[in-house]
Amino acid sequence: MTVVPLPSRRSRTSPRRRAPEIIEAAARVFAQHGFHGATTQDIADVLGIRQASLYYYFPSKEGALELVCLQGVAGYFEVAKAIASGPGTAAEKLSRLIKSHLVPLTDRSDFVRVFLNERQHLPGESRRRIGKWSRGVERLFEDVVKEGVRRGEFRADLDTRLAVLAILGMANAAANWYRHEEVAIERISSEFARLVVDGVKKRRKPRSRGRRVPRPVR
Amino acid sequence: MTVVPLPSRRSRTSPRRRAPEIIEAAARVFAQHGFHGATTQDIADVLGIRQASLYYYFPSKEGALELVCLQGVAGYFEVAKAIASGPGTAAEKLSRLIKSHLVPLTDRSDFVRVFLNERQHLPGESRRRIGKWSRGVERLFEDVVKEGVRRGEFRADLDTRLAVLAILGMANAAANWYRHEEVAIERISSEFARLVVDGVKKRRKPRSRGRRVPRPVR
DNA sequence: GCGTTTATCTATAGCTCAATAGGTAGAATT
DNA sequence: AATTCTACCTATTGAGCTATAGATAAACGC
Repeated sequence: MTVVPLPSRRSRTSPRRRAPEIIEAAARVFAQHGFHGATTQDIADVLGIRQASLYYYFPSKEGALELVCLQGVAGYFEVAKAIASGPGTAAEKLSRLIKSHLVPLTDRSDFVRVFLNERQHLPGESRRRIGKWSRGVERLFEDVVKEGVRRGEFRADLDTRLAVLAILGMANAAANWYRHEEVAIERISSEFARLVVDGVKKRRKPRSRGRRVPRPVR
Repeated sequence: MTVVPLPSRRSRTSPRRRAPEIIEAAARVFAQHGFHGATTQDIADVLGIRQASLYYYFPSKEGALELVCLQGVAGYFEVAKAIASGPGTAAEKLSRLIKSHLVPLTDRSDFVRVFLNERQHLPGESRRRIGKWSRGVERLFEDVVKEGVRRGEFRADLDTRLAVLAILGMANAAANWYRHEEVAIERISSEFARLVVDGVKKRRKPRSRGRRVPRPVR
């Protein structure tokens, strides 16, 4: 006696048009207070609606967290993969990877921050799924770094695993300070890329034996 | 009629001998679940005592957080300051700073993690106090980096502020993965220091024009 | 105009959690 | 031996929070 309802035409026209706005509010609040420190009331306050009304848009607070986390990294993997398997030297590709890692901060920093800081509080299943994703990203970075070593472009004694963890740590940390610092993502990317590739040390001029360019005074 | 009790001899012999153990349990639980995700019951469970008994050792959950955070960084500033104003090249000092930044992970990683991840949830006053401390540490790093640039040891075009944020981001991130990765702190320190100073790129041999040492096969 | 869908609302159940009050056994001190 | 202190305990209060149930007004489609 199970009645299977035919999909009516109207059921396909998307309801919940405000959903993106609701999730964005959730992202803002989760980013600011952390998942457990935030209340659904906080989210409702941002939107100017009642707390209970949120449940029209998401099934549970944890469900909201999952939606925010997914949007935080949507599309990123494909871009990174294309870079890793694309053309260029290892140094160029690594620079591009770092840059692509930071661009989402421009338009969805709250989502990214929630992903980075709160994904650990996702319920079992989705946490594991997202952990797998993260390891995939680490892998892409490591492949490029290893390629650099193999080609003789990077130092042979480099610990590729530690190098990748260092790079990701540095890049991910940016999510937590870049709002306060007044620097464009563009700038951060290029400085970080340069830092990773060249370090802070001044390089000896490779060939010229002439006099040094005098350091500017002050 | 206010009776001022004279300090008896006994009141000077420290009570609450188990306090360090209690705070350590709090650190463990806060590190694992985050401040708001952790309950005082969780802490009591670790210790095998009743939830209410904890309040013999700390005045409130937030008070416990403050104690944990303070222990996470106790003594660090003095060490870092000594390094910054001590002898050596900027590169050497920077390496030492990075190392000293990581050593607390060996014996109090939970405290450090709580400091890094949960200090934002401290109540107003102590949060500001600790924020000041953090800026002090950033300052020490930045002074050393600037010194390196001034001396011509580091690249002149280095953005010292971004470099410091990068270094601290990389080092602090280690707190969150070093338990799972099987690497000694010693190793991480030296790799990170090398990475910051030299980058990943292979340096041209400065002077020798002879044949290259052949790369090892495989 | 009339049924249906969308997007809210009110009210509240049910639970968890921090924190307080007051008690007590045993150790330490005098 | 009497007193005080330490390190817990039991019991409970009260607040805050997620989530559900059910109602409703406005918009929408025919």
